Parts: sequence; structure tokens; C-alpha cells
Amino acid sequence: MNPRLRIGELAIQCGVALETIRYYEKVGLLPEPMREANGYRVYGQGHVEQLAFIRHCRALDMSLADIHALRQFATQPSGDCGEIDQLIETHLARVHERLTSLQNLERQLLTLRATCASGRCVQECGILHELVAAAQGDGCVCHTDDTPGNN
Amino acid sequence: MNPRLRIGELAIQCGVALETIRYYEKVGLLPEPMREANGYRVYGQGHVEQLAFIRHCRALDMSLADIHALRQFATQPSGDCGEIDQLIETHLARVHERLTSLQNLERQLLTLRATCASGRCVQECGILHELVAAAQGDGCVCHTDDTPGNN
DNA sequence: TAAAAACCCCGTAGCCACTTCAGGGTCAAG
DNA sequence: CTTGACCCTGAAGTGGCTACGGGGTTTTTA
Repeated sequence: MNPRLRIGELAIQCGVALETIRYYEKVGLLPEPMREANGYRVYGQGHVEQLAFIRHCRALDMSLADIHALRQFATQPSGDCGEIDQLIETHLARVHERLTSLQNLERQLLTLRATCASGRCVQECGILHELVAAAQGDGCVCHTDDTPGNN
Repeated sequence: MNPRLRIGELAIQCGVALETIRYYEKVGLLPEPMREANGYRVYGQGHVEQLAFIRHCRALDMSLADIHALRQFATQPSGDCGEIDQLIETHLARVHERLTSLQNLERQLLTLRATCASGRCVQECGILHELVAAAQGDGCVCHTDDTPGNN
């Protein structure tokens, strides 16, 4: 019942590129597997589970460092759960921040797109004009009394 | 009226790290400025505008390649505006996709956080259990008849 | 006037999480 | 006995910077 997988099989089973598996091993996230006589890696159930855990955390967009930390916590079963909470809390805050900034971003891009009535030439492209104009309002005090394009 | 800025002044005026300015020059996004006798870079109004344009596009999370493409379009004023639309459209689609995936992510993390009643020890941490269990449902068929941790 | 602080130069390496590449070895099928 | 599928290693590339090391120059201050 205990599967003895080669790297390619593990890769397919867990939906991971096999280079990624070797990479996780190299950075110490996945324990080194045993080897066949020819040097090929052999994986067992433990590896399957660990890799799935890593991929699930990555799907939650946690960094490899976070995942490493979670593994460390897990090896000290009597430790305080609070650090795990904290890690999730911090991560959640990061995600939330990126989320709101992406929402702003989308709004801006939608506005930008709306300035274009296509079929015209670049010279009168609303988008390009808008981008240039917006840049000028962005922070630089720009008196355009200079031919643009070169110092 | 035409400013002749040194790199540090340009950096402050446009709110960009000066290494970033040199980087943009290196990758061909900002034209090479003239030099003082001592080799110091001197920037003019054109550079101020271009840098502001770049930063504004970056704030919209466009890649440097996209920005480069926009610049190319801008140098062919009689070309078709449609390619610009297309670029924005594609970018918007990318942003929207990331946005929805981040929303899912946040929902999952909120659920995850809710599984924890803190103050307990790691062994019974709801979050960790949830992460492991979720990973098992994720794609790998896992009969846990093996001691986890090693092959 | 000299020393200290602030600015500039260049090239290289580091960050993250991979991916790709070059150059090989191993093994079963046809 | 060769083809093709699989595996190995180490190094380099990706994007968009950031940091560092080791210098030179300019400006300010004591």
C-alpha cells in the first residue's frame, strides 16, 4: 500500500513540475528521498503528503519561508498555537492589502479603457494621451516647454 | 526653464530610487542621458516626462515589456491605435483574473483563520489540521497508512 | 585649507520561486 | 542496437528591482 514513486510519477500525482520537486528538496522543504541503486529518487507516502501540503499552502500564496515555518511549528506539537495564528494573520493582512490595491488598479484600467474609441490612429489615441497626462499629474512638475524624447 | 538634473535630483523629483533609474537606462527603457565632464548623468525635461510615464504605467502594474511596447507605438503616430487597446485589454484581463483569484484566496484564509481558537498547543491547532486535511483533498489520493515525515 | 559628508560612477550579486539548459546516464521496447 | 522515455547534476535565466563593494568627485563644514 505504501507507494514507491519515482520523481516523474510523484510529479504527475501531485500536479507539480518535477524540477519543482527537486527544487523543494534543494531548499530543504521536502526531505531527501532514498535512492535506487542507479541514483533515481524514490518517494513514499510521507513525501506525497508533504508535497501536497506545500502545494496547498502555495495555492494560498504563502511564501516558502512561511511554509517552512509552519513545518517547524508542526514538529513541536506542544508549542504554542499562537505563532501559527500570527503567521496566518500576517499573511491575511498582506493578501487583503494586495486585494484592495488590485481593485483600485482594475478601476483605473477600466477608466483608461473607456477613454479609447478604437479605429483611430495612435496620434489621437485616448489611452496614450491619458497615460501621458496622468503621468504628468503624478508627481513631477512638468512644464512642457521642451521637445520631448531627448534631454 | 529646461531643468538639467543630476540623477539624485531626478530620483527625488519623480519618487524613484536612483538605482532604478540606472536600471531603466540599462534595459533600454529610458534613453541614455548626456554626461557632465566628470561622467555624471544630466537629465532634461524629456527624461522627467518619460520617467513619470514609466512610473505611472508601473503603478498600473504593467510590465516593462508592455511599457516598452507602448513607447514603440507612440513613436509611430500614424499607426493603428487598436494595438494599444489590445494591450490594455489583455492587461486588464490579467488583472481581473488575479483579482478574482485573490478574492478566493482571502475567503479561504478567513475560513482557515476561523478554525483556530487560539491559546491551545500546536498539536490541536485547527489551522494546521485544516491545512493538512485540505492538502489531502487537493489531488493526491492519500491513504495515511505510513508514518509521515520520511519515505 | 583640510577633512568629512554627500553625491556620483561601474559592475556584480542577491531576492523569490521557479524554469530552462547543457551535457550526461539508465533502461525497456522494437 | 538503436530509439525514446525517463532520470541525474549543476549552472544560468526570468522580472524588476535592491544592495554591495570599491572607487572618484563635489560640496559643506570646522
